[in-house]
Amino acid sequence: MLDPRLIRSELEQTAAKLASRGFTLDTAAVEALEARRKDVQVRTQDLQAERNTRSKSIGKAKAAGEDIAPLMAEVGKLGDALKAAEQELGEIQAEMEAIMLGVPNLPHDSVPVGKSEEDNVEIRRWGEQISFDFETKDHVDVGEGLGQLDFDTAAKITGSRFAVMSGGIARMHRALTQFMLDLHTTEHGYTETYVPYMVNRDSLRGTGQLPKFAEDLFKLEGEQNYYLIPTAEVPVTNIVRDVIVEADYMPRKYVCHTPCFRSEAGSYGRDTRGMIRQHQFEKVELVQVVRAEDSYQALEDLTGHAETVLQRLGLPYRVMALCTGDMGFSSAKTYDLEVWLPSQNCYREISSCSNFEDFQARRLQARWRNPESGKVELVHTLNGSGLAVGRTLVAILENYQQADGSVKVPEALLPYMGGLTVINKA
RNA sequence: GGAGGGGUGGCUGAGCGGUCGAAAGCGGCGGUCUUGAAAACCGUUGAAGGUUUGUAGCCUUCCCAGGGUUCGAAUCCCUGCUCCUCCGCCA
Repeated sequence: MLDPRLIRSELEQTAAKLASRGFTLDTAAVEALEARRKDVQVRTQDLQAERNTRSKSIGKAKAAGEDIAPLMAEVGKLGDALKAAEQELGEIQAEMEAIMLGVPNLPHDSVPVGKSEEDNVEIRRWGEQISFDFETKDHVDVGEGLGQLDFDTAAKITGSRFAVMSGGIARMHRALTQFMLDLHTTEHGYTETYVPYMVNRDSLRGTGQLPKFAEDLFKLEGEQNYYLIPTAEVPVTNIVRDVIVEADYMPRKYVCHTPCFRSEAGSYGRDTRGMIRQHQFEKVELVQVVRAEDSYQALEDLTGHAETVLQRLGLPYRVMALCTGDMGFSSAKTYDLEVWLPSQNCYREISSCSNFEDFQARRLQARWRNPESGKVELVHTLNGSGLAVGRTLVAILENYQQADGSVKVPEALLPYMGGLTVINKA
């Protein structure tokens, strides 16, 4: 959520910035609503003040043993007007909040302006694009060839966009999460965290998935209205919801491995083959809670932490700065990490690292006590995948495939593979 | 699933329906004292919002959340959430 003061005092500039990311703010409607709000709020508060003073005088008169009947008659008339004003104010505020909850974050000044994916800017590359002197298979053919990756069985068990893994591939999948968790906890200073995989609406509203993106989520039946998490970002970032932390809490760095569940509604034709886009996948997520002045350095650091995973695994990648038109709803700045997939002869997203500034913090009421100012201030939140495990597995199957159909185990994973150095057909 | 008891400011913990935004203690901050520190003493110390040129004043709201009763609710009623204790069940 944006600072409401921007809407009040810098409406046009704010609308212009939002337009750069393809969002149209109805400034006339906002302005009109804001004018009404001002009027009705002042009126309501005046009435409340009057009621309070009169009620107090009744209390005093009663204590003094005076006749309170005339005072009662006077205040009685206030009731209806006050009730009506309060209701109107409540409606206006709800309307304003509904609008504000649907407004995306403002892009940071350093974000390239653009309309779509095409306008994203490559920041750097790492590693050599691999080419094979044999026919390159994609991860589906590699995995199925090994008899350890099975989409048909998954489709029978559940439906499309699921996978069954077994043997060495399943082991490598597990090894990847262990490797990533160990790397981030021991070398990058993150605290390992375990969280619920189902969350309530407040949490989803806090990080920005609700109310706007309900169709991307799996909702559970039952009275509780729980949702399956689409990313660990939701439960982990919500650790600081409704909390005022002390200064020494920050910087706070959490790493968390969870499954993620996404309905992928609206992506019907896309990536239907293989495990690039699944309803269920594992992810190791990095989350940081920092002071405002530190958040852009933190974004660089966090992105670097995710890159380290790819480097250790020897997977070629590039870093993209997303343009204004391609960024997620809550983000002020995002770097995507894209890994090289030889079968597609292109780079595919494997991590997304974002600085949300105070956008999530305002929704979350996540704040800290600044000893210098003595004031309570909003924290800044960031997160990034470090990495998406399923896609990392895909990248390894493709980049480490060998002529005989086997897959070499990357050196960094050897300690986690129980002696397995090559994945062969079972 | 059954029975019972709680949810109050950073923390602990009081609070006959009427100056209660809330006693007291702890903690924090400032000061006195001290060579310095501790102790002691004094003072201070919640958040959100509105009005406003204003970090000045004034006003509103907030004692888990949402309804209700009342001129007036932290205090009474209802619903929900949540925590604790005991019993049952269970990985």
